[in-house]
Amino acid sequence: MSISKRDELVQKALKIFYRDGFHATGMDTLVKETGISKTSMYKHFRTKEDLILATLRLRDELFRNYFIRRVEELASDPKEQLHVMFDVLKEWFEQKDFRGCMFVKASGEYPDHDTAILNTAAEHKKLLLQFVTDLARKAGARDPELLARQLMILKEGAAVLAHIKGPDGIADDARMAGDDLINSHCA
Amino acid sequence: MSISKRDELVQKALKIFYRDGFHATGMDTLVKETGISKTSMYKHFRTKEDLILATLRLRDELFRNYFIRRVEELASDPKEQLHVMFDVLKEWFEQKDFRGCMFVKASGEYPDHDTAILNTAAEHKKLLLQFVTDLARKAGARDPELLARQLMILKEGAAVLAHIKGPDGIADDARMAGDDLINSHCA
DNA sequence: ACATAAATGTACCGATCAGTACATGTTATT
DNA sequence: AATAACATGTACTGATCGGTACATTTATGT
Repeated sequence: MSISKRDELVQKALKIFYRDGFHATGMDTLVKETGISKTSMYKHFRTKEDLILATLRLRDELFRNYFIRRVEELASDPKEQLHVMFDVLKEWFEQKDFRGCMFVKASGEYPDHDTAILNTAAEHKKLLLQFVTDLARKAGARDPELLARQLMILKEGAAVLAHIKGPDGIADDARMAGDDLINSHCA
Repeated sequence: MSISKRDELVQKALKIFYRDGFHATGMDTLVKETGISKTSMYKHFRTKEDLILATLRLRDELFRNYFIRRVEELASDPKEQLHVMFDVLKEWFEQKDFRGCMFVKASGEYPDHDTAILNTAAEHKKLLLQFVTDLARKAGARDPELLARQLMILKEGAAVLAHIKGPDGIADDARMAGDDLINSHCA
């Protein structure tokens, strides 16, 4: 089946792009490491950028599924779910192949405004924000939109620093800051 | 003088790397855009990576000088200086060529642990953290190290999101979160 | 004026870049 | 067994990659 071949390519390319970066990964490298011929790649994707966009869409799906599922596994009360977000982040940071947020990497390599890749990154951030805003609203926050945006700022900062300085303690620092914010919004 | 030529190269390369990225900028592009011959470049820097490291060292110096100077211009009381950090960030985000933190971009393109570029990024974050920790201590925070780390998490997250989603409102959200943290640490 | 050093232009190196052409295999359906 | 669609390997394109060779020009110090 052609669809599963396509998915296999996107899955494998995702790992390689995440590990090595986008510009640093050539199409010939993808051929070597995926075992999928270049001809097949260009049958499914017109350009390298199209392939990158497909990997970002898959990443968005995988990451949000993982994040939301783990939050819901660790707590059922909405306010408690806001708190355990940072425990889920800690799990993520401690994965041995953690290299920061893939969308932050993509936006660093393709920084021009109003381009497909940066817009995809913005869309990912927007979808995550919506999930957190819903939790904040259910938790009875005075300003759920503001609280959610603030918690997302903590999440992004923690992810960046966990990659640059190593994961030790960062998620705990962010968790404590998040606790303060959540409690002062849900008095 | 050779030293000023070298500095001129580093200054111009810094702008181009920041605008377009590291892998995306070839040495021939630097020749074209700086007007400095490739021969001269390779007399001052053995490799492209050496040039990148020099631009990062310059960026560290320029950014910390700017950040610290502006904080001290906007407030003299240490606790107040912690607050106005976020106003300085807002200024930075609203610069028209703002594209996020250069060290975050560098760590995204060169993500391997224990390499010179990632270590330089970590050093930059460490130096900024020291400045904020000193302020937190002078402000009488109960746990100045923790408060400083938390404020730095807010700073990184705000910078990332200001680039991906645009600067509107982000610095204000981070400022309000910072206000909460500072006040609860300096009761 | 002369010597030394710095900076230059140009042409080149082998390797890799994204992307294509084309002929050959493989697989499934009929 | 025949056909059609998919997948393959290989070889190629022109452009660009990081880096070098070398001869020439420019500027400085005495």
